[in-house]
Amino acid sequence: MTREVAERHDAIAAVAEVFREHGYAGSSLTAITQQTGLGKGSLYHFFPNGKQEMAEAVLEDVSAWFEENVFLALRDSEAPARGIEQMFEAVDRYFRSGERICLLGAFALGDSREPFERVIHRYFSSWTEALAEALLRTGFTAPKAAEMAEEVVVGIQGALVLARSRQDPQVFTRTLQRLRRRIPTIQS
Amino acid sequence: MTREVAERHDAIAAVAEVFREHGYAGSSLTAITQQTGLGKGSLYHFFPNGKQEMAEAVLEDVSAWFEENVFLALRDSEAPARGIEQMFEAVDRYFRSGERICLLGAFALGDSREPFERVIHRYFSSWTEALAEALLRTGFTAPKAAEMAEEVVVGIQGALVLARSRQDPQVFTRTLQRLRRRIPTIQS
DNA sequence: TATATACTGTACCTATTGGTACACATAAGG
DNA sequence: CCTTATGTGTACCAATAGGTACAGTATATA
Repeated sequence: MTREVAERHDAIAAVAEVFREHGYAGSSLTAITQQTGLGKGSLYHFFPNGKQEMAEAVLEDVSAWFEENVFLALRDSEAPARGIEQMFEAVDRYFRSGERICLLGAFALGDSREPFERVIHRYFSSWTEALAEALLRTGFTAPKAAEMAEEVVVGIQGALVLARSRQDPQVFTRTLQRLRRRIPTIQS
Repeated sequence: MTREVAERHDAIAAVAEVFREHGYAGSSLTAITQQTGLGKGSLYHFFPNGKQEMAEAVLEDVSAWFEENVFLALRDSEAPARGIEQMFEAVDRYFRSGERICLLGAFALGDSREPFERVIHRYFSSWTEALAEALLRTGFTAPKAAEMAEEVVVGIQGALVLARSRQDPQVFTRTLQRLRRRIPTIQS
């Protein structure tokens, strides 16, 4: 791993926080510059296509994190129930028990989503499909598995909206618990 | 009803569509001007405090619509089950069966939400509380009613996120059906 | 019809926007 | 030590941002 890659990744993480706070259109280069500590020179060195490339990189990075830490476990054909349990744990960790929002969801609702439609679409499709597959393998019928998968992803996203709106992260943890309970095979 | 009020309300509705499409920061005055057909003169006549007042007016307008068409029916102590059924119908109509997003939810996740925190908070609190009250009156225990109310509002918001993300409005109608089924007293 | 009030178009302002150019620093490899 | 790569700070740019000023046009009411 060369030095460049490592630092570009640090830049991505820093820029992500700015987008999380201000949205895409709301994140001016000045804001990005100040909150990341990176000058324009560095920023345009890592992201030659400017702001849009920054956003693409950030969304790809989040997607990759979920691919690796969530979807992969769900696709593990050996232990579907354990994969689902791992998903709930990773999701709770990632969203800091409701204190963080989902950048993909925010971009989907927000300004100028067109350039990012594909990444957003893929993220939610992968998630729902991987979860449905896992549920299928735990013994649910295909339609029931698909319905439950959609219910879980919908619930997580909705809970993030409500947690932020009501400034009450507990909405998120409560919802996660409720969704967990709805899947009998993983009741602990 | 004087002419002024009527036209200001038309302006609000037109501006709302722009915010729905581009978000707050993403809606430039030029974009608002062009998409609404209103010149800066008119815009600043109706909203002397500029863009922020436009957004406040829009959010207040949406809130008022829900207050009148949704929360009011829920608070009707005569027929709680019918009030809940009316809520589902109004919600389905308002969000155009999943083709429209919730501006309050979008602003909650999006850029510069601070100035609008109060309206957003009130909207979701009113909704959840009115629904919980109605469920209580249909015979559920208080904790069960509160849980179900949260589940419904969370589900609606999450479904809007997913419907937009996957460009599939059916996610919304399916979710609405599923939530309806979960409330035994209104099963049709 | 006179007049006050509601509404609108245009010209203009300054600050900030995203983006570029480029000299410079830094460090590793030969 | 020289060269090549990667990384960075600064000055600069045209375009656009949100906002203001104000003269002008409708319109309602008396």
